Amino acid sequence: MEIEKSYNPKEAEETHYERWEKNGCFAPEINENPDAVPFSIVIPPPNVTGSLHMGHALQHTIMDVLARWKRMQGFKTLWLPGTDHAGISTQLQVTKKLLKEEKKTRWDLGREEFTNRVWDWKKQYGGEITRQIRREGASVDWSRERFTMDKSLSKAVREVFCTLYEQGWIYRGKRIVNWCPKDKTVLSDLEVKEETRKDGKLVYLQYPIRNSTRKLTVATTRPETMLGDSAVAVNPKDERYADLIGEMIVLPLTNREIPIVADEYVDAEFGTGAVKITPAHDPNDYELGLRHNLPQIVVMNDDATMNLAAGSEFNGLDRYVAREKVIEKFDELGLLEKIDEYEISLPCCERCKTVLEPILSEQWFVKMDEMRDFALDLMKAENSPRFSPEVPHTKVYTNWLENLKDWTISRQLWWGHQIPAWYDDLGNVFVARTFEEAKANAQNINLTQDEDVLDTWFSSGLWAFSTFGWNGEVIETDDLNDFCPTDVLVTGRDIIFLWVSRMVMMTKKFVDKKPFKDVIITGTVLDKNGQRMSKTKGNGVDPLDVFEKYGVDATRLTLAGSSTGADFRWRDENVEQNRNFANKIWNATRFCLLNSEGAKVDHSSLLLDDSASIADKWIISRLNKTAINVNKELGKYQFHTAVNLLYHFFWDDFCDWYIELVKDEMSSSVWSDETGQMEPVAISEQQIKARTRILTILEIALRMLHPFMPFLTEELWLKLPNTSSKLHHEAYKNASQTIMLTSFPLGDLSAIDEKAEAEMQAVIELISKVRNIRAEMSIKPSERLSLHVSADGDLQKVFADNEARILKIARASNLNLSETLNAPKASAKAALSRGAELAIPLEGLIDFDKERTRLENQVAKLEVEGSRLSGQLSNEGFVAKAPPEKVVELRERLIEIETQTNALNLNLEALN
RNA sequence: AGCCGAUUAGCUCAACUUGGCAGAGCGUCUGUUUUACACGCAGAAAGUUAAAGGUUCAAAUCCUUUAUCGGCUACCA
Repeated sequence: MEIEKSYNPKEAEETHYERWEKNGCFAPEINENPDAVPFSIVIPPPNVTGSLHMGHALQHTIMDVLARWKRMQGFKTLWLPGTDHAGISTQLQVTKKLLKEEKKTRWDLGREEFTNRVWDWKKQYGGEITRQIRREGASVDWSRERFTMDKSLSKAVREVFCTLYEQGWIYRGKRIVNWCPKDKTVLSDLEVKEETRKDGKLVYLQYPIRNSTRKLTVATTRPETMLGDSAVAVNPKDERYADLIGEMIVLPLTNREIPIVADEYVDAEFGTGAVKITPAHDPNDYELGLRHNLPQIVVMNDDATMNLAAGSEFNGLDRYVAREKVIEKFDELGLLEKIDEYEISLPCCERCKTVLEPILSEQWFVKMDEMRDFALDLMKAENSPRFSPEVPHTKVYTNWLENLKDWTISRQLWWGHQIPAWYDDLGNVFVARTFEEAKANAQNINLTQDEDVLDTWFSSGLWAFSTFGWNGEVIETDDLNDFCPTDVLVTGRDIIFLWVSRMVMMTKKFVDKKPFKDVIITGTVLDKNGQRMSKTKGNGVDPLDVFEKYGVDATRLTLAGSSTGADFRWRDENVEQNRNFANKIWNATRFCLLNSEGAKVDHSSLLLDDSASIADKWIISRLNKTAINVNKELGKYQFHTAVNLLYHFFWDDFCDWYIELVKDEMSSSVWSDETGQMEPVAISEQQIKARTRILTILEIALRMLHPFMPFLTEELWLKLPNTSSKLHHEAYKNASQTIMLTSFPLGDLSAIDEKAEAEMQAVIELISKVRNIRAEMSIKPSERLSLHVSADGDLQKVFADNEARILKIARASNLNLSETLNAPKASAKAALSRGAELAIPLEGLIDFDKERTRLENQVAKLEVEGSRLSGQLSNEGFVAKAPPEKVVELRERLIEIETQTNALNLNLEALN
């Protein structure tokens, strides 16, 4: 068989995904077992016009590992893909393009034409992200792909909105909201990002009091809002101002008279202790205004310019221009007391970074009281959802819920689900599932629909059930029964509130289920300097570049191998390591295939009889132990531990030791000293047995690696002799052959052989000591050594049984076993476990000083450990209180150390 | 301001849930072209686990305090 010398990922990545998808391997229907237990995940829908970043790659890798692992265990597995219409961000992209290419705004086109343009854009670019998800190897069921603005999902949105409205859980009202003057829409609290500015100013303005020469000084960071002031407030206990309560201020620049009121909200210690109150432009002032029945004067337009209510002088001025002008005017009037430098944090738009304006506005809200209780009760009663890692997310989630305010759900955008509310000429509102229904309710055909659309997260909140067909009219589907609640949600911490919590509430409310059992919160992928990756900083690493350079499998393994839930810095070197690992797997397979004539994958070959060698028992024991532990770790979502186990099993145990140990027995050619080259030999029964065994072990190892490295393992598995759908899990017997439908090795406890592992450990120790002596004594690799080993009878037998292998790997010519060490003075020596000793005669090669130093170093090392142990053992407290088996263990270890030290000291004496 | 997380080899990180010999990869040094792989093989060096205190027979691990870095939430006249 022709097989390349190193792994080239391209070809495998190009062919296998297409085949899997075409053969329906990703759909739950591939499972032929009617009683199969479902396993499901819904993808957190990426923005439809977005592109893949490292965070996606990380989350998708974890979801795919889980999906493939469960699928291979025979679960009826569904990983459902889809995309989100992403209201603001998609609309912004199209708006930008429109401005750039046609110099037009959305209002130039009008609502219908504009939304058509967005649909066109979606058609053009929406495929990008799904192509990228395919590139990752994600085993999602494309036949169930969903989009938040699909017909059925939109219907679900209307149904939910109307139901909540009918039950009084959704209301329309005037509130202070976060207004983005650039995007011209309201935002929810969660879409606001605080930004600290060091160059802020605190401006002290003097307000004259009516019929008095006294003035009251107020401090503000937003002087222009004084044009909308409707009171000044002081603390009722503040003696300085006690006599002024009830008096009137003559508000400069406006000719308005406003009262001085007393309210506990005011902190007498801060600033001047007097606060200007602008109910229409500040949330606290709004609340205070309600308590004191103050007028709400809106002085700004939706683009943050001042309006007529601010006075004709200010009308049309930008807020910042107006700010300067107000300061100027106060200065002219002699009413500007001072301006202090002040560090301030400003609310900014998450997307466009514009400073937001708190403004009084009529919007739609979801009342969160009962919603919050759904989520809180589930957490308190059932610890649901179960977060992983549990600390700190459970606590953060709970705290947030406890302080939850109502949710602003209307957005002044055109791209999204238009609010199903209609108004008649008198402003009466009719909320209905359809226009017809609204007309019927209103008994009036002259209705206009609310201009606003719903927050994107309103529809994402339904994702856990709307994707399974629920839309209010259809309320029961097979998928909903089978796959909701989903088993696990994998996502980043930034959307625990935005999305996770809302899915919990909405799913409980509308289908009376949990959306998911577990939530895995992944860490953040940082750049190599520990900075968050971001577009503006330009420090992002594009997963597609990494795929291109190192292969998808190496990238996946790197992501899965990162510590679960912890942030980590991205370093290409880590992927390089895994690229090397992929190549190692490739070459190990290559070796097995080059020596596979007459052999095939055969699982019965692993049922060992008495003729099996220690190495065989050992590797099979290691294989099963690895399988058991990998399953255990995956069950705990400890992906990095599972990766580590697989990495070391494959590289250290399988490649470095097992292949090396059995190489000779498999090879169809042997080195001939006569001809000085490799000579072919006839293949024996014994060889075929060895070859079959190693192929089978390899096949099992590939299965365990498959969820992490799907392309490489499929490529290699198909090359192994005798792989076919016969090796599939029982649930997939009729599917065409692929490793992804074989059964995941669970490991067999009875195949674990501690005795063989200990014996093998002795062999490994012996070989390692020989290598160590060779390296430290600078003995040429070509030099054949003679080994003298003293050991007890049992150990002698182990070494004797492995003589050929030991000689081969240690590059030795003979192995002399005896009860007591029997070697010339001119030998390099080493102490082994269980009282065994090693001597290598080095007549003419030995440097006695060097050997003395070497032995002394070893004695010193043992002494450090020995003195620590004897210290511990002579501590009465330890002996009395530590678990007895621990004490025994240390005692045995100490004896071992003493034995070895004695042997080494004798050797040292002999050198003198 | 409050809450949370992090600090371990030169670098990037494990081990902490459940206290019991602190490991890996990269890098470094030495040797090696041995018939799968130099993206390899073999060997080696490298640690006061941020600091201080406490609990314990025993602490990287549990508790307290401090320092530095990061995150989240809130307020900000």
